[in-house]
Amino acid sequence: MSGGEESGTRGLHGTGAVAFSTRGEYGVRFMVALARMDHGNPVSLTEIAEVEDLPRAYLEQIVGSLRDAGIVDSARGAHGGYRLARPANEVRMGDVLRALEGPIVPMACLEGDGSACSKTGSCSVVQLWSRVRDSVSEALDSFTLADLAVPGAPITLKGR
Amino acid sequence: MSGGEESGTRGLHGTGAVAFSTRGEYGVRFMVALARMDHGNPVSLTEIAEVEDLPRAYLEQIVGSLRDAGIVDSARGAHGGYRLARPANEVRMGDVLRALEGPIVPMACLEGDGSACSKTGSCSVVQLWSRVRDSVSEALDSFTLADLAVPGAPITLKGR
DNA sequence: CTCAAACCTGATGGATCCAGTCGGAAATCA
DNA sequence: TGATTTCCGACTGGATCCATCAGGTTTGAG
Repeated sequence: MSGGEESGTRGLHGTGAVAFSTRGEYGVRFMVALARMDHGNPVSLTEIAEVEDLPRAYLEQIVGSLRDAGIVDSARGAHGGYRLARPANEVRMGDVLRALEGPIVPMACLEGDGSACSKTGSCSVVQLWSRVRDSVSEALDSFTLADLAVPGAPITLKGR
Repeated sequence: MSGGEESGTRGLHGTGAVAFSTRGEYGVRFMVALARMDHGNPVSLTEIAEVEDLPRAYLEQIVGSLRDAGIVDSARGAHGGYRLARPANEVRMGDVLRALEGPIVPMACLEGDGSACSKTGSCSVVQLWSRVRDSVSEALDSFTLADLAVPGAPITLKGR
């Protein structure tokens, strides 16, 4: 760890590997806020952007991905807004993050059908990346939106 | 623009979240190659760069991180090169990748001691990111370099 | 019908960081 | 001494991504 002085540079998200972008962060915060505020009527984007202190125009574009994935429903017009397409306890966080960030692919050789790497079969390293990918998916899918939307309750993790 | 692919340009890694950079890829390939070629004498960087078809100058800078982390030993001068600092079955891939890519931090609020996020305690989402981080670390540490250096043997995964 | 609120789309700029190169200094062996 | 190889710092070009803005479309309320 000799180079590890970190230099304290700002720029969020600068440090660390295996990182999600702000798309993932903002999108998740939107979903949690929506789950808390959704009492049947659509909740406007402007309202959520204010509560969570997020840039409205940018959030608009992020939420589009969630809508296309069928995770939220939108209602246009006056008094329109967004609603959960399913109950919060049926929304897996893995689905949310895959919609926001695209497929979980720790290394290029796993992209698509795996045809990117010519050494398939003779390459033992691909086992490592596959396992990482599956672990991340499992971790994300072990949470539902309901787990995160309830503020006080500590989460009961299954397994370990 | 940017059309020219020649001289083996690498511009991959475009797609997917939670991705490692080429630092991680090249570094791991270096380690696997070194484990196979290490018979007691130091192996020169140039030799490995040729076998794995990696840019030598860039690899040089990557291997510096492995050296600083105490994962490989270097010998300077003529007939110098690199050796494993420990037997391959005692080298966890998590150590290798942390040395190459820095800490595994899926979201900015987990950086350092966690002081980056002011809502610590009241934020339930941090549980999700923590779990992802731990899952990745576990997956990486469940492999040793020896698992990857043996070419033919398929890896016996514990669990699942 | 008219108006306003909200959603939707596309284009655009700026900052950051990655990937790769280059040249030279220090160290070791023959 | 001279050849070989690691080591170190600086530099650059390009890609990616965050974020914003403007304009258009749809819908519901009065």
